[in-house]
Amino acid sequence: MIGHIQELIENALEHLAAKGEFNLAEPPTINIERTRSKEHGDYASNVALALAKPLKMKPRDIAEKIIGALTETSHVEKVEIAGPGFINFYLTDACRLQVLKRILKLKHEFGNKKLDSDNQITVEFVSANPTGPLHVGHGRGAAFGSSLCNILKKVGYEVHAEYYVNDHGRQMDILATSVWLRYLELCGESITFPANGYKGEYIVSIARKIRQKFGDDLRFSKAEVFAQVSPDEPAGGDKEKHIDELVMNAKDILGKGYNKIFKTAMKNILTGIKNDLEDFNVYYDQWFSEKSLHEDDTIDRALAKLEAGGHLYKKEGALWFNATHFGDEKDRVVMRENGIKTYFASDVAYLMNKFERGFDKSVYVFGADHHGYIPRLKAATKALGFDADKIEILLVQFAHLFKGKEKLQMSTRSGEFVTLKELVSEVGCDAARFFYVMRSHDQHLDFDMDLAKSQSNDNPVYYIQYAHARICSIMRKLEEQNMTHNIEIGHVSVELLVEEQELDLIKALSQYPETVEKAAANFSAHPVANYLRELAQLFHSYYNAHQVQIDNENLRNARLNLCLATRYVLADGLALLGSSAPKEMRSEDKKTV
RNA sequence: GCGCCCGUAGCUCAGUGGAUAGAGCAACCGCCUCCUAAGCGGUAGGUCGCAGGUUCGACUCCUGCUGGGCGCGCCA
Repeated sequence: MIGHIQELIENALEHLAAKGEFNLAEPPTINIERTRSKEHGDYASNVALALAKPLKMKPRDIAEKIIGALTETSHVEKVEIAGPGFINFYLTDACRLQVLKRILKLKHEFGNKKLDSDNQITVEFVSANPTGPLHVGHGRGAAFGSSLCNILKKVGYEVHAEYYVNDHGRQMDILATSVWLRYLELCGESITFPANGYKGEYIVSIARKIRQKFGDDLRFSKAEVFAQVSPDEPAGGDKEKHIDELVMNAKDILGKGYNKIFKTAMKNILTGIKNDLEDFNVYYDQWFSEKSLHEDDTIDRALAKLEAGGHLYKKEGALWFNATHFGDEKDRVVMRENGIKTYFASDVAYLMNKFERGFDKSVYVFGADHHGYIPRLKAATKALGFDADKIEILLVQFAHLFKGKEKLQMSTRSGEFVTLKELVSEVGCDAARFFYVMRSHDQHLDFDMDLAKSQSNDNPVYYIQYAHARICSIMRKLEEQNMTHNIEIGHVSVELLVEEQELDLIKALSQYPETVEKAAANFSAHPVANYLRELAQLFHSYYNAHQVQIDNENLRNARLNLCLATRYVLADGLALLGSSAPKEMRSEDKKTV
């Protein structure tokens, strides 16, 4: 529709230019928007205001001339000049109503777009280290990333969702060693657990599994394990040094056994993560192993490419990338003095790998605490000779978890956190998913678990789901009233929908595609959440104001068509956000209030 | 100290240059003989942190100030 109006204005301007009324050096960009209020029609253009200066004319005079030059069209009822010089377009009823037919035909495909080119996109999100279960902090990245993938798919992208698994490096060694120490405790060794080890209960549970499988095969005495290890922090030492030496001992003593523990620990945790995400309605196309970048030659090739471009140099025994040359605040080490490649080197390799796979766009969803990585990733992209505009880094701000007024804290290392699993089992997947994305991802979020759980009108997700369930209920109960729904009769009777609430609802339905498009264009999800809320509200108002199950067959079918169209859009929108659209909502403990 | 993000109603937040700044919650007043009251209608609530600037027009863009969050490792 916007395109249609744009054409009208363009033609009018050309016409006026040809007649010599307007003297324009270049055609102006024509901006057409939905009006915010009904009194301003359906669409409005500010073109007359924008032309006021170059034409040296009054905006309202320009608007008048443009309107005079517009060609007739069946879609537009009337055109008005308003305010300082806006041109407001009022659509004909027929034009407004035709969206219902469209929705009933397309169903959940209403709003789908096709992209012919530049449609390959990868979205990487969560990518938490497999050193423990996901907690509620990861939940927001998961909910947002997954919803974003759904939205991007809807507007025509071929989306490739990836989880980058950090299965390589020091943290994983600390994990394996932590598990081993717990295992030794289970074997009866009395050891002092390191300050820097992973302390969660899940570590003990993995240790238990290892003991079941391997018995005492991996047992060594406390004296051997702690041989020549410098003191831990509580004993006045350095906790980092302490744990690193423990890791070294573990590898020496255990030999091949170390790898068994390492693999069992990682597999357990990764499986847990996968399960938690699936229970959260989050799915990936690929679990990308960091280790694989080491095992094939990707890292070496990436570094070689940087080297060839003259972007690497040696300093104090380490190998550096001159990131400052590309706008970063300091240069970054890619290989340490001890010959070990840094995590950043893997990042560069992974980045290159994404470009090599030919994605038109690579989206990274990071926690806000990683914002310092943006300049260095962009720098690496440029240094590798790729287009930095092809990577899009989105920051997801922290979610503060509340139970009513009480703020809950979390920390992985101490093992004291609310896991995603716990959250989902407590408030349910639907509410959790919705709460995480109902605010802009770059905004801090207060997540109130009590509110998410509450079966009340405070809870927006139930509010939306209830609208869907109400429609299903209307359909279900038609039979009891000896009534039927005939879509064709509804189509031909559509002009009977004249009530204010009906027209408002229809207008909102027609805005669904542009809402999704806007969300996709901005790489955001919350506009969809807001939209669904508004749509549900319009439906509830309508439901209260007018009866659908009525004897008048034509009007009834027209209204049923409207209800059904609303149901499709509600269900599709909820699906984009990873929430379900129940056919029924019942509450036992809500009966008497 | 440097960098990034944020400051909108009592609270939580929408509003990526346009018309009278909007929701929800909380508060107050109403509505079930009627398709689910997890609902609806109404009232009240604002110097858009402060000060300049750009513009026909600024909550929106720029600069400074102020308050809050986060980050600044040869850690991952």
